[in-house]
Amino acid sequence: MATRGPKRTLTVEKVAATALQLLDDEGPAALSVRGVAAALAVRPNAIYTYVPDRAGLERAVIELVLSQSQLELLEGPARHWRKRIRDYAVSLRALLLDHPGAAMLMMSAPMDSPSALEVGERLLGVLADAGLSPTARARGVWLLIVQVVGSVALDVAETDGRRPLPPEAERVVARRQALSQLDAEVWPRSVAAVDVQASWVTSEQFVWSIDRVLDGLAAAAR
Amino acid sequence: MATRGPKRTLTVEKVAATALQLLDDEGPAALSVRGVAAALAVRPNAIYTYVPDRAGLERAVIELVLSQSQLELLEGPARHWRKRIRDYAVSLRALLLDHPGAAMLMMSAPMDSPSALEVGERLLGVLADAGLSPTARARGVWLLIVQVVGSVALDVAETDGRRPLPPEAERVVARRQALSQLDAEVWPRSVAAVDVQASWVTSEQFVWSIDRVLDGLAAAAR
DNA sequence: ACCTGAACACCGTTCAAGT
DNA sequence: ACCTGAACACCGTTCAAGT
Repeated sequence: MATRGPKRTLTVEKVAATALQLLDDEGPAALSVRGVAAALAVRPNAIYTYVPDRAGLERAVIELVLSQSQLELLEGPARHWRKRIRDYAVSLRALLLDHPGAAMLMMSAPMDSPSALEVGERLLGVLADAGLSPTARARGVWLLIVQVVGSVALDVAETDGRRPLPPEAERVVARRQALSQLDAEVWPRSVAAVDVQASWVTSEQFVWSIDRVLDGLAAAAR
Repeated sequence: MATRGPKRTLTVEKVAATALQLLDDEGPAALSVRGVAAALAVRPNAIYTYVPDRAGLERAVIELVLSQSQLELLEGPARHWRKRIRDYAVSLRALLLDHPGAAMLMMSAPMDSPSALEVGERLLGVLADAGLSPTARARGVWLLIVQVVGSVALDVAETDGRRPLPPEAERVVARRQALSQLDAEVWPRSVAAVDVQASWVTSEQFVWSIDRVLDGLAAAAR
């Protein structure tokens, strides 16, 4: 079953790593089949030996990033189930914000990679510890995945996707500036809430949201 | 202040409507500046009179779809705040699933269009009715937006984005089929939860998730 | 089995020119 | 003010050919 022959100069892993580096260093616009090929010093069509198409390249990049998440944070005593989920969510968010270009790709591909399955598998265990029924556990996993990945994606959507992102404080100031231009006659409640809405992209908002979700899941455990 | 001159053959609205129709009828791959221009029988660069770039075209499409959401569902007596939010969320999800190509675009653009602001404005009112503090209201709005839009985007990410999507039942069967291939030795809990995970893309899961979020928000109201 | 050469059918965007 | 002509610098993907 050896797949390594003398002619092979690349591997899927090397292709994915090169694509991620391109995305990290040069931004979303730089990610292309041809760009990856050039970085690897091969012709564009050589890439198709390793991925079926551009979407496959993107999936490989997503998997590479997701495989670096700190799953061990999901371990711990049953009574700490909230903290285990919160800590992992915060850690995963930090990882994705460190690869903003890859984070953008996550909402346009199925969440079915091996690492995504592993995250689901572990979360099922944590929600079992929380006392949820088998059905509620599985539904809760999806609720959490949507919230974490969706939240990061919408945060990154306000940036150019280049790494590193501007510091959080800077992004909040820019948002406050933009929001303060709103017409208070048209959107009075939004204008009154400018400071909080400016902070929608912060880790405080992220943790607050996750905590509300955890409250909702705790209620489902009776 | 009249902006309409005798030479003008197009408007932003017409450009956006054409782009949406292209997206709806031909799928995500068909949406391009050149494609829209061709459909309008003008040269590609004529489009730049109406939108600054391709991202601007996408934002115009998003706004066109979002402007069609049934905001009136958010009205009603204070004690029905949960039902108002749930009904609106279900309705918005149906709208987005009816324009899957546009739904895909929503996670890669800032949520700052007039209609997005209007949704936030109304939700602030509903969460005030729910008894949440001003800060909790504003944080809750973002939690809800992330869950609703993120959920639809991840559902659509499993399809080719062509309209109409396969019926929900068909998508669930395909998911169950794929999930049932998993190795029970590697992902035992996931294999045990195949039926529920297959139904992650259903409206039942969507409503369940929203209800958990509403439970969490209700708890925040004390 | 893997990579190359060459081509096809596209893109977004710019700038000067016309009206 | 708005649209066109023409061009630039790219794309993803295919297929036959080489080794």
